[in-house]
Amino acid sequence: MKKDLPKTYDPKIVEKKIYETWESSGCFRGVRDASKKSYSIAMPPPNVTGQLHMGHAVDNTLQDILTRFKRMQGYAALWIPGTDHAAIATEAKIVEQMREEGLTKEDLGRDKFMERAWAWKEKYGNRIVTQLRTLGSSCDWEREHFTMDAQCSEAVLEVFTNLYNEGKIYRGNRMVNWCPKCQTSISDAEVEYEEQAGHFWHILYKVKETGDFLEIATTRPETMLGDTAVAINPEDERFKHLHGCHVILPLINKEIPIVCDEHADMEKGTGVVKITPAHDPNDFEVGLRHNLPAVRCFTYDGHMTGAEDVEAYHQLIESGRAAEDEPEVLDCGKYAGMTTDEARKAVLADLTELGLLKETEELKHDVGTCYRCHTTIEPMISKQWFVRMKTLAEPAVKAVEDGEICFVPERFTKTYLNWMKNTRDWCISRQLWWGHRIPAWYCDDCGETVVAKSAPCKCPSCGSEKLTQDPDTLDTWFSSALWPFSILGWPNKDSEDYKYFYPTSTLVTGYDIIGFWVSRMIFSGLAYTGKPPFDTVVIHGIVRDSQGRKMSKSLGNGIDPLEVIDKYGADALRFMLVQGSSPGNDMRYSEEKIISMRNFTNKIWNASRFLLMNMTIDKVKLPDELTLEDKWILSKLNNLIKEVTYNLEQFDMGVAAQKVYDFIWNSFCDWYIELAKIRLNGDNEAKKKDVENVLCYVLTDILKLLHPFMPFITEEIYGALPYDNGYLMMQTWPEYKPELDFKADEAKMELIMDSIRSVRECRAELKVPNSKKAHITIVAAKPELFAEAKDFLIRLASASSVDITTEEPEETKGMVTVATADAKFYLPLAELVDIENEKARLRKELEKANKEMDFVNSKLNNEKFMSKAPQKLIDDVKENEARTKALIQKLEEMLNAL
RNA sequence: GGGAGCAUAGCUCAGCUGGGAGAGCAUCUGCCUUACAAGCAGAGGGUCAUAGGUUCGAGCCCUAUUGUUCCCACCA
Repeated sequence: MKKDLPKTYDPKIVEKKIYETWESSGCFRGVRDASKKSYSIAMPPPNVTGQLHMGHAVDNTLQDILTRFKRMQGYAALWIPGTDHAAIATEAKIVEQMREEGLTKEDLGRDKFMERAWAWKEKYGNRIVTQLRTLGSSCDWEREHFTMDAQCSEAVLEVFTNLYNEGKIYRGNRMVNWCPKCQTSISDAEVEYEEQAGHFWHILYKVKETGDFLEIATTRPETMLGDTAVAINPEDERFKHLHGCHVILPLINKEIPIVCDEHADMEKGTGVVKITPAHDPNDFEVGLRHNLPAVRCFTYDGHMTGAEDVEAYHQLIESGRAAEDEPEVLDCGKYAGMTTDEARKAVLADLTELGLLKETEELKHDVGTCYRCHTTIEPMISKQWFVRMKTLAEPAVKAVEDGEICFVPERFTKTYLNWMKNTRDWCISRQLWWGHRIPAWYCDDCGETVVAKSAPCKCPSCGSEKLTQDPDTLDTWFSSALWPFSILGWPNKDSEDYKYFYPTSTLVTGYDIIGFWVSRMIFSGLAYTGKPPFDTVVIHGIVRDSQGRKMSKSLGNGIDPLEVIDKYGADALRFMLVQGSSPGNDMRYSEEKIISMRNFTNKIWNASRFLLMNMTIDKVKLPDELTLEDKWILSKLNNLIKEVTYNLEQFDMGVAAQKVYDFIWNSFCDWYIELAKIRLNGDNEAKKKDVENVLCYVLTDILKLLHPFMPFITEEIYGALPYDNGYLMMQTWPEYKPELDFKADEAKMELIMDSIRSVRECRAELKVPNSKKAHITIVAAKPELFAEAKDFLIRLASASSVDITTEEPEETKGMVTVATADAKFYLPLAELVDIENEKARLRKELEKANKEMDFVNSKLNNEKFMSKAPQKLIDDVKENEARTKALIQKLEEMLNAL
């Protein structure tokens, strides 16, 4: 039974109702089916504490479009959702909340802290998941995962222990990026460089052997306390006499060597560079090359080291558990306990007093900051776990170079390869509590390291039962890297889901995390499962505000997708995010655009409402006798199906959306429905049924084509159609049908449409109101071309009646005249006609036609064009010539008759 | 320093493998034509950043230039 639709569409009520129905009916479930091909997407897991923002909205809209499209195409489609524990981000929020209560992590202790963190996760973890539902995401919630759930944790343990056993994970004192605020190491990828105004201070170091002063330029004078050498370039003629000499480090009067190293750039600064192995990545390398000691002078919370730090260092050494490469710690004396900023000022003041600060230069330079809190990063030597990247990166480069994994758009391949080829060892340990605890235990007695999935009972080396687990946790991205297969059951290779749905098909994500995430999933998938984790990576841009600025919390310019959905509906938001955007490019949010999309939903709603109001049939069958306009719309629809399918298969969602929009609004609503009214309002019942069938046929396919983009409204309308086939989202995607290709009829229809437009244009120019109907006489050499045009002109061009003849009218005085290549149209509108006006109008038309003729002739008279252009094009131009000639002739005749 | 994107109508952007420039919004004109005024019909508006080149033909391909945005890089 058909249902009448309410007069206005209310997305707020409909969307909620529809989503609940889908979910409770199991429509989202991914069903393994041996007879079908699988299509799976692993959702980039949003941060568990996050709130839905526009980035999620684009990302998930695109994934939903693909999933729904493939599902309708007959694939066994599965889209797995989930959330990420987001170590640093979440821990920072919890710590902040505790700070407001006057608590610190240490006050609470690790266990209590974790309890609190899990409670936090339970509370906010469902928020984002609920919000994803409002978008219409057709993901399988029964398979929802969390990066710290049992299944994902198992995968993490498996990978960590395997990599360790294979020697691909190691622990050591290395230079890491240290965030003094978050109090943890972060990976290279997590450092963001910001240009800051700084200074270049020129400091004088006295050479012990010669008594000369060496001028050294630095941007970080406070690190000089940790200097263990100064470097000069071995080729530098200026300093050849100083090879093998020493300098006296000012302020602490320590003797340190002058070394020759390539790192010292003769062009840069003064050509002499201070070496602080403990606090600079380059200097660390220089230190290794010259076997220099590393002296640490900063604490991990951003202060200068003092006596107690030295004491702690000695205790560590004496305990026998310090690594050989444990850096020394300096008692900074009067500077001890100062923040690094305070120390910088103090050091500079003291140097000035000693007359050793030669010069202060203004300088702009890039400073590394923490991507989370934007605190300036202090490079520190610290004992951390690392993944050896070289052997892992090679297959990951190859898989993409060989085309096993494709990036869309293709240009992002370069971004990826650049990242993968230059990647250094990955620092994976974090000094955080919220995350996967590193499965490593150290023997309190002999210092042996044991890596195992669960706590060992005793030390395999000395038998001691006193073992302490590594306090650190793993980088969030370590578990995210395993996401596409951990959520499918790996490392259980017998898992049915893993066997059926892995590798996944498409990964959809923003270009900003190609390095963080995409690259790590690729090398992980290849290394642990032996297969690329997906075959295509679809990259999208970011949504900016209406002024083109990045949406950010600090600017407060973020647009909340939930508010937009509340106001205009999820369908409108989704369509706005894809229509007219191109893959990988950023887009701007604009209220105007979303309003026009809302208007589009309104258009579809009203068109459907109109159809249903007139509907008397209860199933759809195309009539045996199709009229010209039927063939026209069916042929265009057929073509649309072909193109939209192709575009979606190419991941051109924006182009596909645009085409569906145009077809619905322009072809279907503005022309076909208007023409359908002729039969709908007529008294021939058989014809009425015929047109109802065509209308309903076209509407059904339109709903299917539009469904991936606008799932809610299409489902709602589909549910109101007079036949019941279940849910639209489970229907079969329309296919191109050769028998519905009516090219010749399409062209004939277009010809009539052109004449209608010409008459309309003329009437509009003369400002004839629609209510003033006029008789039209059509004079055509081939009147059969206009056989169907009579009713059309009455309906669409305000004609009162229409005559078709081959004879010129005897009297044309007082007639408004319109010409097309195929016919002349006469409209008796005597009271509006002014001969001079009429002449002017026709002359204007003639001028246009003559220009056209010039253009055509320039082609036809061009021998090279005629000999080299494809025949099809030449034929088109020739046809154009004939039509233009005919038009000119008609216009001239009309002018002469006036 | 290396790499990439963008530059098209007043604004925001499309434009697939080269074949006479499009949409939405805005502007102007006329219409409440019984699905829709959140609408209908029409109009105006572009040397497709600049300069060369390839081609019968360039918004699209090549080279250079300018402006702009982003990514990567250890610049003391």
